[in-house]
Amino acid sequence: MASTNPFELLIRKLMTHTHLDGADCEAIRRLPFKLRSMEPSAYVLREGERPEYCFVLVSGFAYRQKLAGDGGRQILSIHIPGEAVDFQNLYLDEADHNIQALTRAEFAFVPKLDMRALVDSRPNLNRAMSTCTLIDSSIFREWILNVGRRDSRSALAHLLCEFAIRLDAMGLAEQYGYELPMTQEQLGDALGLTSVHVNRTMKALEQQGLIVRNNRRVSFPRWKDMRDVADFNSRYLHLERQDQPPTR
Amino acid sequence: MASTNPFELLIRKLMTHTHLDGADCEAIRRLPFKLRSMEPSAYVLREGERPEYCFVLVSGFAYRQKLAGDGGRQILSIHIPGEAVDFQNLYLDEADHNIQALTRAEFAFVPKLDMRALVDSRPNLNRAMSTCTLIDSSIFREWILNVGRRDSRSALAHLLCEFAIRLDAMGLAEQYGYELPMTQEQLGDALGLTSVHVNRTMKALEQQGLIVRNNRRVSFPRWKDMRDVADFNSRYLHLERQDQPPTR
DNA sequence: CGTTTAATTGAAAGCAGTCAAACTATGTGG
DNA sequence: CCACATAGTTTGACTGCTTTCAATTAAACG
Repeated sequence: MASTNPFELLIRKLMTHTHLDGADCEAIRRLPFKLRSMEPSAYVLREGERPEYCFVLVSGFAYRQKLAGDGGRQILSIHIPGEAVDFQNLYLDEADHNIQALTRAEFAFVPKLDMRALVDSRPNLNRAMSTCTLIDSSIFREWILNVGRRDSRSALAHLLCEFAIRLDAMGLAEQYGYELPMTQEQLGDALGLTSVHVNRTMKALEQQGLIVRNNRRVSFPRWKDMRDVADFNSRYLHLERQDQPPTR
Repeated sequence: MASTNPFELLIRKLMTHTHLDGADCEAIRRLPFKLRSMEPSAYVLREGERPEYCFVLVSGFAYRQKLAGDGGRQILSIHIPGEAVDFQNLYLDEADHNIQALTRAEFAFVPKLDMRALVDSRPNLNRAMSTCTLIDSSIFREWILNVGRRDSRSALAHLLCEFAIRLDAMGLAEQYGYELPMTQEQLGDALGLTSVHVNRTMKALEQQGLIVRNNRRVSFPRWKDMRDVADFNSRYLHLERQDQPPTR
């Protein structure tokens, strides 16, 4: 049964930007893998290690992270189910950042060599996965802008918007808002802020009616205004089909 | 004569991390291209455009940049000769950021389709260029850490160190220090700071004997201390050979 | 329930921003 | 070679966003 294969969401993700035929999909489904469940904050990969596997996030959430010399932590990206957290290391020997589970999460560990063999044998999948890493790069760039040039209110709003849109694009969005899987400290580490300031900024957004919260759940009663405050434009997510073969 | 080919530096760069054979190099040299010289601050590519070309920086310097809604500018990366500023767009239709010349600069414009044909026909080059974009991603991640979690002194020092190391890795370093091709305002836009604060921070580094300046020229009389202040570790540049075939 | 973790709040301090002006380097034209 | 214009650098005074420190409240967990 298809839905029991851990790569279904990955396939769905790839197909949002690149056309895959049945053989492509089957090749992905036949990838060897080990399923592993990780506890919140467990390390999937540490900086300096030489990963033998690519990690596909099957369920739950994860994040990339780097530490500054003074102990400060910077979260670099948040990952949702169906994302391959580690195409980044496919051709690099040494991990340059840490990957941690955000919530309890399941990963499919695919041996790097098998993943390479897959993309070497199937140009179309090569292209699909390259596109994935290019979109990841684009998200990193927007993250730099968010951390570098937006004030705390805009930056936090932007992160919340991005998460909403990405969940939605993968068909994982709930009807109204979502359960934010991060603590305020983690939000701070993602935005280059302190948890105290995240708390205050969150409350400001709430008081301005831009978000509604109960516990970790957030929803957006005035989505349009929220987008404006967040300075959010989804172009950088490259959600449209990237390969329009006959439209030229 | 080899040195007249605009791709020699690109080849050198690729060979720092991936082995290329003579046929690979020849294939690159035979890429069709148009050479274009750009004035400082001229746009090579604008956000929202659909680039038809990949851009290889032949001489001079360039940078990527995005604008926030309030007009704030964030510089995302600095590029030195031999870098392909636009593998990023090889499989993406719409540019998600701007590319500008930093100094007067020469670019080789290579039609996207020819570049794709090249990587499709030569797995080794595909791998080399993929590795390039993965390293770019790694540099973006370090940039996020720099902007998000380092104070102005560390962050500025880090940028100066990175530039020194990258120039050196490409064999473009001069004996003592280098001519910094950026204004203080551009440095500010790269670090998420104002030009005024960059000025003060620069002076602080100078007064602490960590850098020596005359006009735009900077050198590092106490390189070790400079690295420490910058919290600089070159791992993220992945300068070592990434493909060690028989060393396993 | 008691314990631990996360969220909230207040007061004070600090790093970086803003505004404005002066200074320097570079380039242009007479 | 000098007057002038322009772009970039430097400096000072003041403001403000964010941090720090510390304490309290609420939620999650076994």
